[in-house]
Amino acid sequence: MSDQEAEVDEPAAGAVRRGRPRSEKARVAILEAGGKLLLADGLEPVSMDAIAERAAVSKATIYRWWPTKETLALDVLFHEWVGDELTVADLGSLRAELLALFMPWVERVSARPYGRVIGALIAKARSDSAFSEEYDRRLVQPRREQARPLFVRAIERGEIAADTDIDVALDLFYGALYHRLLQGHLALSDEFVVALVDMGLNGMMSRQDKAAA
Amino acid sequence: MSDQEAEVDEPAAGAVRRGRPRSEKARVAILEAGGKLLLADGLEPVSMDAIAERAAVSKATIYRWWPTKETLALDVLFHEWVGDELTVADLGSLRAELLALFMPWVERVSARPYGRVIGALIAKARSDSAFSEEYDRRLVQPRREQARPLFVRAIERGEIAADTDIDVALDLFYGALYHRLLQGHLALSDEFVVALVDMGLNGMMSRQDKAAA
Amino acid sequence: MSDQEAEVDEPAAGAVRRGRPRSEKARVAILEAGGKLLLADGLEPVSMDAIAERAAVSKATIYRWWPTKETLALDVLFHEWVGDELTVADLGSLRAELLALFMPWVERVSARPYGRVIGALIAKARSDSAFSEEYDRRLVQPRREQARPLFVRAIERGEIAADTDIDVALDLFYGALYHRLLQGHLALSDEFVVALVDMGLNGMMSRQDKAAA
Amino acid sequence: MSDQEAEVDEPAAGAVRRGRPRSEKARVAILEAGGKLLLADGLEPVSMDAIAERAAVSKATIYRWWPTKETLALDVLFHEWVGDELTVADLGSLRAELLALFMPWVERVSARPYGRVIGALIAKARSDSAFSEEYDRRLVQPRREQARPLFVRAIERGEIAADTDIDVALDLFYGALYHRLLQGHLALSDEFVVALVDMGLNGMMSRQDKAAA
DNA sequence: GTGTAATCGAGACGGTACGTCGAGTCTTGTG
DNA sequence: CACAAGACTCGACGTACCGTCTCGATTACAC
Repeated sequence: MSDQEAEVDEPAAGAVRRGRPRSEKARVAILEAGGKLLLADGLEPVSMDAIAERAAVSKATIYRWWPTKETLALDVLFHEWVGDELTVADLGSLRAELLALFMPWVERVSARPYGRVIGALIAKARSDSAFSEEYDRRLVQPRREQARPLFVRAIERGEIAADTDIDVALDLFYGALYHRLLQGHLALSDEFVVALVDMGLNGMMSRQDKAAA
Repeated sequence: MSDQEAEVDEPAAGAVRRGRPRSEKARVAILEAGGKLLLADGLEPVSMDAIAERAAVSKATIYRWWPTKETLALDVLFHEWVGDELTVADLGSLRAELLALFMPWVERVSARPYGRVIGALIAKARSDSAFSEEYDRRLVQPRREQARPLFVRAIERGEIAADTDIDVALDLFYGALYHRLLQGHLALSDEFVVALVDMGLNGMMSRQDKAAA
Repeated sequence: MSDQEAEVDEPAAGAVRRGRPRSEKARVAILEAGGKLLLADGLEPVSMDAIAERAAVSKATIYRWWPTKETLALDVLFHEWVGDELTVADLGSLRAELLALFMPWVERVSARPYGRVIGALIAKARSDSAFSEEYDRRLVQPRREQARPLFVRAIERGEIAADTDIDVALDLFYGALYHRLLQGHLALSDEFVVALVDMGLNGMMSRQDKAAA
Repeated sequence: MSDQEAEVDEPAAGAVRRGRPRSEKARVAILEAGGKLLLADGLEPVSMDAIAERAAVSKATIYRWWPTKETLALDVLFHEWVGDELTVADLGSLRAELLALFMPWVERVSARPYGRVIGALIAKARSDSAFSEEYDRRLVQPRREQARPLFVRAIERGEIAADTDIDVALDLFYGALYHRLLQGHLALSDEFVVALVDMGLNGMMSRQDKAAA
């Protein structure tokens, strides 16, 4: 994401910009009002009217730039998370790097009720394939591509097998993290992250069993 | 689930039931109309009016027995899955038992777009704590309690360490499965289940690395 | 109008009335709120939301029974004018009867700003032929049919020629009255009514001129 | 109307006109687009955006010169009727002159659905006193002042009584004409004009009755 | 020619009302 | 009592139009 705030399609740079330009003030006000309200109450309970009112903006202005509340929520998450998408430095071991990747994410995601919004986005994605594509492109894939290099480096180091299926590994870790985030049955704590990473890396089988296998 | 269809609170057995008894025909018609529509379109796009009309039932009759659309959806899933909640027999190895547990689940869950409905229920659960409790009790915990004995047996067999954190193990496996079910970024195939179980049991670390550790 | 309040189509009397009956309270509240607001501000400046709020009624309830604001206004006028549509007794002369017909009408119509609403209805009627038909049937024709017998009696008495074109006569009188009501260029006073009736009956030509003609 | 197209306030002739002058092309395009659309659909259904688009003109340009849609409509009618406001020559009899005045007016006004626009203007005038004043000054009074000399001449000729209330006479004739134009209950035909003029001039009372009176 | 000033097209903006839809409740008559 | 029918309240939806505004680009007259 070189241009993190490029949330909406820009026309070709060479084109002559005619008419009144888009109000940057309104754009930011909408994203911030959206962030405030969506995280406070969740996606479904928040109305576009409420966002418009809090942003001191016309409802039409929101709809001009975001076709649905879900699309807006996607951009709100981006607006909230600007600068988060950093790469993880080479720390010498996969374990250290995974912890360095997951710990801040857990911190971030637990700080405010993001699970509520992400859950709603997932629900929407399941019944709107166009939105599903956008959700995948903007939220899912960036996270996966951010983590993938760690496994590539681990293979190069010889830490993990060269034929490791990285997609399965990603689902194993992110699946568990999202599971606790979304289902809420158990806490998404730092201890859980450590236990998860260790179990994922070492497996749960006793040493001797594996040797026997 | 000994009494799988006990979806709604029954009055005490001793109480005298007065007046016209509940129409079993209506109950089934609602659950089947709900199943048809919810799986076809998802939870949010389907209206109670539509379900009532298709079930040839008054809307008030639905609300008499189910307080919200989500509660109804929960029962619809149960109605669809009657008999699914079997216990897994002792097959001699944790790997075999996990596959015996997950494979039919994947089959079932992939057959029709359940992810769509489950996603919506999760979203609802995140912003309605009463519903969250019910969702957890009826969908999440049964699944976990069904799987837990497998790990207990594996500990008894000495396959896995006695201090294995079973909750983490459950999240590792179910998390990954739900991840693919809900995010839809990659297929929830049989091959994935096998790869996931093997990676979870054995870990992704190379043998020699672990020995060195 | 035997049943003056039969503003909306009733189903056949023999049909079985099923479901919750229409709320008479809501019906009257809407008509009275409408009357209050429409006469205070005119048709166009009053919003359906405002009427709904003042009547303490849902907007949907209004739209269930009246497709447009204009249709509602039509009924509001009827509700206001219940009992107005009396027949004029035989007073022995056309002049007396016309004055007996027009004077109360002028009184009524000048008491509150009906011209404002009627003007809006006319405008609507000109660009909506379905509404035009209803406007004609409910407001225009009743007024004309109420006045027509006066001219028939006058012919029988020999006061006016047997071949008098009653429609032209009606337009002559009502046209002038509506003209002042709608254009507002001069007052719609009692004096005007008297002058108009006399001029319409006697003509403006001098006696001798007519004899010469 | 010596300066028929002086639709908008001109600055004092002596003032220095600086800056880009008003585009005559735009002015005419707006009036013609307005005429086309307003007569086709009526005032209320036509949006300023639509007029601007059809005139290939910016909406701001319209609002720079006409404060409201109604004011524009007023000018559109003038633009359509340039040259209509001629005086009626002395034809020797009031009857002949009235026919010479009304016949072309009926022709003109029936040719296209002007009633639709005029009705809307009247409605607007009833609830906006500033506009009412302008409507009266520009549409109502010119018509009346055009007709008034006919009656003055008729008095001089001795055709009608010297104390004839010309305003009542004007309302009698124009009222009836506008009535048919606006209510649309009966045709505004040439025959109607003749019948109306004759009835207005001679009255509807039989000769002998009047002699008896 | 070079300001200066008002115009223009384009189009985004805040605001208000629209007419519709769905959730969930309530009120009848019937079984 | 349960139920079908269907009217009801409430609140949000997404759209349309109004009248205003901010741009950059023109087009005249004054210097």
